[in-house]
Amino acid sequence: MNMLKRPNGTEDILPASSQEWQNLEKFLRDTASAYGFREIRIPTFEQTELFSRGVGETTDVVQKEMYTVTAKESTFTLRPEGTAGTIRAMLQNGLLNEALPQRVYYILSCFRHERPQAGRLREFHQFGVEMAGASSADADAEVISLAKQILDQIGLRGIELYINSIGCPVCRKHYHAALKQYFSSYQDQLCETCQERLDKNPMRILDCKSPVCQEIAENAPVILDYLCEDCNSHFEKLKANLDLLSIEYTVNPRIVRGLDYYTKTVFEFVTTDIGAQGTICGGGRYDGLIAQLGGQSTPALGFGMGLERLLLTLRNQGISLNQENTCDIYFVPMGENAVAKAMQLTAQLRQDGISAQTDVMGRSLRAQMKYADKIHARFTVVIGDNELEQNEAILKNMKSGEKVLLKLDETFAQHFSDIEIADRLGMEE
RNA sequence: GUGGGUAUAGCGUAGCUGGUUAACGCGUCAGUUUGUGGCACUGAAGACCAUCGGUUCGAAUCCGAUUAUCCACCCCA
Repeated sequence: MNMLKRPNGTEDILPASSQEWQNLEKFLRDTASAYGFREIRIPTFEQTELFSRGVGETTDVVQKEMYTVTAKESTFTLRPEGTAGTIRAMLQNGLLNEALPQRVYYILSCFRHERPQAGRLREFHQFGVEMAGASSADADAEVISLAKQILDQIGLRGIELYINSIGCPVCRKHYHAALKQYFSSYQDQLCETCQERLDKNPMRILDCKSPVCQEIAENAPVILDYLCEDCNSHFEKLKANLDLLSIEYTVNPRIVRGLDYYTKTVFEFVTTDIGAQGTICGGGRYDGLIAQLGGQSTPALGFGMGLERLLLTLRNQGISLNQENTCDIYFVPMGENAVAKAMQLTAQLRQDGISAQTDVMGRSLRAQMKYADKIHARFTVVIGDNELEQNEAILKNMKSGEKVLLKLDETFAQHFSDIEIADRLGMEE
């Protein structure tokens, strides 16, 4: 019989690394809270139309990467990103009628049917934030600042911030016309896909990796020269704000995000340490999306951060979020009576919130000590006939080898607790 | 969707141009005498060599297909 396997492009997170995930998630929650963002949890699947309308009918994500499932005549789509569902939830529950700006964050998994490769999975995890109601570039700076702080404080190095403005629908229209005109004169030389792009979305040509297209794009008109008064001053203000916050950035007019809802500010945090998929965090402003989804016209912005890519970069830079998973105390019983006693003590300590374990394999003393060492138990207590008779036993500190005699009665948990706390404090200094 | 690489114990690998019981490291388990872990030593378990088919007296090794996986393109986190 064939062994069942997980689907292509998915991952199992095993005990050895789940600690890392928990630490990362805790850090993200704490940092987001410091910025006033509160968690929102939304369904894993939504009506398909939410994404075709929100993310954009012409995007690759919608056209060829969505997992759309049918059950009992209803059709749904597994979320390919977090923004559309989050905005939908905010609208449906009237969050935008409350004090603005609304700040929310989420940690969730997204699904896209692509060919998996380094830093790209079919189910991947995202931390994201959305801020709704603020139109000024001060909000942009705040959101970028949050992403920056996360990446910095977690210890990542060499992450570049690229920013751009892709304007509002008005100035983008002028820009598209200019681009089309420019590229039309090179139409024959462009690669096949770019020839198609020429009509639908000429901005994508700027992003093409084909050397020929790149060369042609070299001298193409730049969006920044076509921004309207409002968009231009918004971008200038953003740059000033970033300077104010000492956040380094590079203006990259080539950044063209693949989701249709973006307006004005777009940005990416990029690493070169994990192969071709270097964008750890991407986001921007989407002033039109809320109206697009049926709400009152409300400015908003946010970002998504790829957690697998974040963890991958950390690993490649030799940074570990893993704390050694320890067992506070391990009982080593010898003989039937001792096993019973150990069982009681273990249960008692656990109820006091102390992580305790004892032998369940019927192993020898020596083997038990080895096991205690392997699971990084902080303390061990051997219980044999002598101990049962005296009703006291020796607590051994596995790191220092120190030994303390303790009563095996109701006071045990309290005494142990004191010693254990002292030990922890001692280790941190 | 397109192109390329790889598939040998839980993990990481060796196995040259096909030839008797498929090797090594890590990990796991037991032990190195009588009640104390880390080091070292001894031993054990664990692989129908991804699957199916072909060539051959003989295939982990050569060929084909399938599947899985990795890398890159497209696009994105």
